[in-house]
Amino acid sequence: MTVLHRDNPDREPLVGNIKVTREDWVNVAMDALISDGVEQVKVLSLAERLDVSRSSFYWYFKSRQDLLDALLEHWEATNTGTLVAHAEMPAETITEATCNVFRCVVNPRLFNTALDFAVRDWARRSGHVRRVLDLSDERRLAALRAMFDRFDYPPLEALTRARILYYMQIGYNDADLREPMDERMKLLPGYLLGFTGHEAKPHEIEAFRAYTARIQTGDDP
Amino acid sequence: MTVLHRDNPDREPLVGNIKVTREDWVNVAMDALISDGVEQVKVLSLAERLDVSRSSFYWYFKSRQDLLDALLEHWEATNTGTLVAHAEMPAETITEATCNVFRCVVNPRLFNTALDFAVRDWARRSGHVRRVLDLSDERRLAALRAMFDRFDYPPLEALTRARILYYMQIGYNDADLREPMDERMKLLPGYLLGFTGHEAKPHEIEAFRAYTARIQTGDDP
DNA sequence: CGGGCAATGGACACAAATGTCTAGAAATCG
DNA sequence: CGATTTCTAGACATTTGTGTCCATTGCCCG
Repeated sequence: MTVLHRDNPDREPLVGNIKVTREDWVNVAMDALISDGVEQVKVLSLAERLDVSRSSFYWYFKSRQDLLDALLEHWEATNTGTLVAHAEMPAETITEATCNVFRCVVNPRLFNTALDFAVRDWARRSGHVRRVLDLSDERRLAALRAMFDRFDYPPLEALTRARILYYMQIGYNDADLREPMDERMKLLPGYLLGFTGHEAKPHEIEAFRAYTARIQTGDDP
Repeated sequence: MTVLHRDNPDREPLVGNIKVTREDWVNVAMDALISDGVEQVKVLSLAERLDVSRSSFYWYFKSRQDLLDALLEHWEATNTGTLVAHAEMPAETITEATCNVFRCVVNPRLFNTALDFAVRDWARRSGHVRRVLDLSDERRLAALRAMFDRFDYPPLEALTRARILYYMQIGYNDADLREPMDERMKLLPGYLLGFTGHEAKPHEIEAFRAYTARIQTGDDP
């Protein structure tokens, strides 16, 4: 759950008659989008959650659509960039490179998988969102394909492996299985073999395990 | 688009004051579920599509929820069984077995991928649907895992390959890319290598190509 | 041929959602 | 202090959806 500005002691107190900020509306809307889908991003229920009158929403936003546009922009500015950056990270082997991509999957601060799914769902209901999403998918797939290219996979194989890797991650999110991290770590060598066709080196597995441990204790950069 | 009973010359004409049947309601609801999601399965709009008064809906169904239950049952009775059956089909090689599974993906009469996605989406909004879906996922995954087991993959590898294959298909549907069939056929050898770790035999590729051709001309069993 | 049955249509009640308009509250500034 | 700015609340209009009640329609069968 998002902490509202007024409830956050680290931020300057709200002056005047102000109870919430534009950012609060966006944050709460994001929560709703992620957990319930676009259809449930309703001015009424957001206002209830913020404990504020519904009409005050229209001070900050022209309309509900205006808010939805803000949500899509936020997503666009976040997820795609991170994934592409991780696909482009230097690596000694293809299995190490794939581990870099996996970082996005296991670290909610890098890549918000739930948000990504919500946008994907949203795209099925809106032509505009669909077009924005298609562009993002293209960019992401191109980056993954280039990753396999760098490790000298034949062009066709680089393409298909990129797609298997990418779409499997999407399907995985979609299935929404809340798998404990140690279970997932047990499967890691199998996944790496499946995705790349090569066995991962033990130190690569160990590095990834250490990374997930850092995330769970909360001290990642 | 679904053909209504009254518009279908192959079916016995509707007698009396009847304009539509219960089945018509379900079919039109299924269309709406698939193309627009559960939230858009509305008595009002279905009635408009059927060109029938809204209140006559309540002759056939207790409530909107009653209709939704019928939709879920229909899905359950269709998709999971087909996929499991195809995973269990006898095959000489793992690549041939995987091709059998692919038949579900390319043949809408075997397995309705769009419906499957819609249900998956629905599950995020309903605890009951979520539980039904989880059971189906388990059954499907177990069948795929057993498939890899039959071709002597080590247990861990069988599990991870089953999951990669299954979740990649889900992600693929989800991405909703309307890829022409010949493009997909070009990628087939790459996918098979990626999923199984083995090159497919030419006659397997050819058999699958022939199968997709049969589907597109409409004369599959 | 007229009643009964199966299905339909229309009127009504009502709930939930968006958006508008206007008055009011609370700090700030001249 | 009073005017202004900035937000907020409440009343109202409108739309869209669900569900109920009851009259009506049009075959079918005794």
